[in-house]
Amino acid sequence: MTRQAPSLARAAIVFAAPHSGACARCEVRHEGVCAVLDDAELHRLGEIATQMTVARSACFIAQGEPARHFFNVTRGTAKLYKSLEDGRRQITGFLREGDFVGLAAEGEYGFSAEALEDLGLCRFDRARFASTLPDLPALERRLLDIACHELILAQDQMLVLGRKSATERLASFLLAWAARGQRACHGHVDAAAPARVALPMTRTDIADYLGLTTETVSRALSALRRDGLIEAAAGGHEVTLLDRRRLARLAAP
Amino acid sequence: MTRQAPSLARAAIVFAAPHSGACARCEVRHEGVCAVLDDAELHRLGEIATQMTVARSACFIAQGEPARHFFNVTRGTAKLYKSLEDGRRQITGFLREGDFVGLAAEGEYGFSAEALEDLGLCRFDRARFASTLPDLPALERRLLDIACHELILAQDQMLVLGRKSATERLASFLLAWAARGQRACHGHVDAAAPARVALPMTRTDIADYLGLTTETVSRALSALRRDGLIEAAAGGHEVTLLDRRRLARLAAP
DNA sequence: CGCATACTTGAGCGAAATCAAGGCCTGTGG
DNA sequence: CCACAGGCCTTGATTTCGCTCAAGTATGCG
Repeated sequence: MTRQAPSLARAAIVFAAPHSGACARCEVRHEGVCAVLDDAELHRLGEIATQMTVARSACFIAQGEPARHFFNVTRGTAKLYKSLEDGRRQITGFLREGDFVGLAAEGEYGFSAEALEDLGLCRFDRARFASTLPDLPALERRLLDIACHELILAQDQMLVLGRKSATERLASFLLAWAARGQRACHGHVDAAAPARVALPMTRTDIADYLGLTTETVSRALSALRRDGLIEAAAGGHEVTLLDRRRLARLAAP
Repeated sequence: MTRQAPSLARAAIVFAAPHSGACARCEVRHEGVCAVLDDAELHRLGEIATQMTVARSACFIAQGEPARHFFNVTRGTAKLYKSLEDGRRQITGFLREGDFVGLAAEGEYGFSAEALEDLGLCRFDRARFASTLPDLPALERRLLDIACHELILAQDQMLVLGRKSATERLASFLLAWAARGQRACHGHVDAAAPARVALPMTRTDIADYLGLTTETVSRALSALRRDGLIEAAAGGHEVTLLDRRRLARLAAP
């Protein structure tokens, strides 16, 4: 885990648009500014931000540690998970460019975070951030929106974990992950067209996200492949969704 | 579902303290004011609030309907649930006095809400509320805290649903529900002492919350009773947790 | 008091877990 | 560059926990 000199957040903080039609990330790229803050506000934020990178498979948040920081992912993918003492794990979510993590923590982190690919992070001290936040009402508003959106995703996932079969879970995951990837990269695309999706996580990670075992995930993926719904490539770490309509019917009958 | 004349929110909006040592509800009761707002702000909020009551087993939010309102529960208990077309249900949470619902909705509600007991609600028009919110920074802050707290609860529940056995799920639920009841009513109590807990929901509701069937819930409760961990009363709708330490060990090994 | 709904308990079954074995990438060191 | 080692992934056999089906009991409401 390397730390770089603090810099302006201008180029570093990335806001993905969680539920708008526009692609905020692309706006950021194109316009070079953060969607909801003006220059003075960005400068203010940059003063309490630290740019850092985290190597693949390194842990940057540990469950049980005091929650001193929160992070904005500027590059790469990460996983968030909760562990039980006997080793059982539940992945509560995956992070991508634009995602925040560490805001929802009270005292200590209730989860761990690990990089799935080399990661770019913008780190904030929670205490300093909390005292700066009242001066940035637009940001506070955005964070409320983001928290609400994450709550919706968490409730969707409760339905997946509590009530869906193994195949339904896989189909739900693939569709949701594909949708996130497309929103982050090229706005909205024809929902019926085949979609190529990178899966930087292992089968075990997918299993821990879906409340299954590695074997069951592997079997369910094989079944989807046999049925002509998906096509695997790159050693199983890239899949093409061939028929999203049928996949969607499988995901939520 | 009856609607009463609009009134000042002063006596109507109830903020439960989600993660502070103090019991905000009691403060509300004792001091007669909402913890985070001053009189002028409460008046402002009261102008866009509608007091209403909902009868037991009546639905006041329907999945798929346009999300026009959000609510603050002032009395009673309710359940939130997501349904699949084939009838499977997942309860995503239970609401108590002080809880908010309907903030996390984008366009249309992703869940339904039904009263478990006669319910008192303070209803807000989402659009008018959204335009008022910027003038109430303390409230906005509080809502962010509340959303973050709910996110933490949702992630805890993901671990329950994805990785815990039936008995562990039951133990987790009883402890969490008891803790909520105590926080709402008399602040913090000795964690080891027996706790009397009302369960206004049915076994089927508990099952739909824990991703189990009614039969499994019933069997697991019977097992806990046999093992001397709990004691049932009032036709099974009230239980006493006799040994919370052992229950906690059962809940999260 | 009678009915409908909710709860409990039992028997058998099935989807996914566990146990087990073999093959395939990936990265490392000779 | 190639050989090897260690994960990771896939597939098969067996077991198990919770679901389904079924019957009987309790509870609350008209």
